[in-house]
Amino acid sequence: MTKARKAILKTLENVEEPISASELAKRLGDFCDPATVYRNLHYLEKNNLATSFILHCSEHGTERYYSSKEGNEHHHWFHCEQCHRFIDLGGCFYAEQVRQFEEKHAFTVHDHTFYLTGICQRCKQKLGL
Amino acid sequence: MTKARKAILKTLENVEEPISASELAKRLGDFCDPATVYRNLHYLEKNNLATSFILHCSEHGTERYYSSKEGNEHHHWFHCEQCHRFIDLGGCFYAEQVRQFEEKHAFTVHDHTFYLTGICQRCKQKLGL
DNA sequence: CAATATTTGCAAGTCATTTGCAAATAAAAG
DNA sequence: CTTTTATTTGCAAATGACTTGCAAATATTG
Ligand SMILES: [Mn+2]
Ligand SMILES: [Mn+2]
Ligand SMILES: [Zn+2]
Ligand SMILES: [Zn+2]
Repeated sequence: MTKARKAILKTLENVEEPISASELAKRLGDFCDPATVYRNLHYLEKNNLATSFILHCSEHGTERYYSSKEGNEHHHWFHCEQCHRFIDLGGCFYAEQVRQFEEKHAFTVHDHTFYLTGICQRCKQKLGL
Repeated sequence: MTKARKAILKTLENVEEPISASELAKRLGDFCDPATVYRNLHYLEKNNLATSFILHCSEHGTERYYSSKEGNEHHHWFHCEQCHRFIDLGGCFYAEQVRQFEEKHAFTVHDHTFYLTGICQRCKQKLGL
């Protein structure tokens, strides 16, 4: 494992929320090239050390967000459109529902995406909502 | 309502699956400029005549997919990574769950995204799976 | 029909992400 | 440890969906 790859994985592990590839590249700064960040994120995801999903937010546009993958769990998230933080909704709660859809429609599901967007409690208060 | 806008809306209404902006532009061909398609899709969505979601597929990349909006309903979809068709999973079944998350975390949800990706029945057969 | 507001085409930009390639580094072999 | 081979990296250029400025064209208003 190269030093760039180790640094990227460690950064993912130290962050408690999904982080976008571009933000990750920014944090690594001169440590390695953005292209290296992108390539290694692909590597980590293919090797089950990270997961990702794409999310669009009006301020940051459409980006892919990554989390390190501990075990086989993945979580679902709420994204605040104001402060751009994520709130963990907990481990995946869709396994059974997905299975039912597979049965009903006879397709095979490889992946599912679920997330919420809105305004978090803190931002509501700040804005007096 | 301009003729470009009418044509775009009619195309959306005649299509039974979500359609990407670029595919829509391709279908309209010389009828209007791609920029006009993008601008009108924004217009239609802002005026509650269409809805959209972004989805990544390895073959077509990350794109926004649009559907015409009849009433206030929105549907969730399965996307086949092989034939790139969508299968309707039915009207939204998350209203209650979203409400519970709002209560639990005290945030306000503006939108939610849910979709499945995988291989449809027909493609499984074709591939002998 | 004239005056005003909105929309369009076109060309140029934006921005996350990808890619070709030669140099640098890591892993395997001896 | 040194050589050989395989993988990874930086850099610069490309990609592709989407956006935007602007002047001409079309729609709406009165
Ligand atoms: Mn954001
Ligand atoms: Mn597709
Ligand atoms: Zn917030
Ligand atoms: Zn299929």
